Amino acid sequence: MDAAQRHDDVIRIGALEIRAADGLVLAGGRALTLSVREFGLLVALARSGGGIVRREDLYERVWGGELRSGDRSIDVYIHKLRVKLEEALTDWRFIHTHVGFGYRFAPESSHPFHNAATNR
Amino acid sequence: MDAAQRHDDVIRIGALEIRAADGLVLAGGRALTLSVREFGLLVALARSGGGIVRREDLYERVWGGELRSGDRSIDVYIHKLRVKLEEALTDWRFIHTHVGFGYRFAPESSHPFHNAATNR
DNA sequence: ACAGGTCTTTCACGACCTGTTCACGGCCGA
DNA sequence: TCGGCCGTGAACAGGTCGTGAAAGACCTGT
Repeated sequence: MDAAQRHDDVIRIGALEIRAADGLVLAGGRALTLSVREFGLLVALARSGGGIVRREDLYERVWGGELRSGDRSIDVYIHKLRVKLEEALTDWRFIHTHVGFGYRFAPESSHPFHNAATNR
Repeated sequence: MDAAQRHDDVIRIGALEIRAADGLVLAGGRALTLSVREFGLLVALARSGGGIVRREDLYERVWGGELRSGDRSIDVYIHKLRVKLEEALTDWRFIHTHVGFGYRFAPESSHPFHNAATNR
């Protein structure tokens, strides 16, 4: 049960390892320090299989309830997450903005070269 | 049976050796003097495989029963454990706080360098 | 039973962390 | 150029945690 649950709840994306059950995120083996919102946002994004997640959906999954118009919480926490991911894994970008659509989570090298090999 | 149990109950993490069955903790070969609560807390943390342990779970495992809201016992004993571990093994930090999640047990050098090699 | 010490719990205060909101500015399409 | 959308820094209130000390509970030898 322990092994099975652990297996289900561990997400690996690039050099990221997310243990959803433990509230733990490892970046290159080192533990990240995330707040509850940051962690929830990361999990919601990472679970979306590289697709675009609409802001309304993100809000419902992480915050719960409906996203009120004018609420910028998501933007703020996307920013905080980006900062922490970037300082942990320099020259990798994970969160990509699709204006008018939402956010997409996928590892992409800051170096334009050799992306195809490492991305998926 | 003796050998098997001994094998199960000896935990080594960094320079720490915890003999759960004996109630003994060695730090760099030297024995620590821990109280019952301190020892229980240390064992509960050390057995969690580097994951984050929620305060509710810690309380149940060490104290038994439910953690009442407002009970600060855990905080106090985390502090006492930290003090004893630190005075035994200077420049190593074992207990890490994850605000809103709980505590994580893992050896990390106070020196930011050369961690990756020793952490796991 | 008594005295002294240790262990545990509780309290109080302050520092730090979090989540939310505001404000300003850049970018881009209509 | 205007307005919508987003990035980003900062301020604010409330919550969480670290820490020293006081107050009980417990244990041990005499």
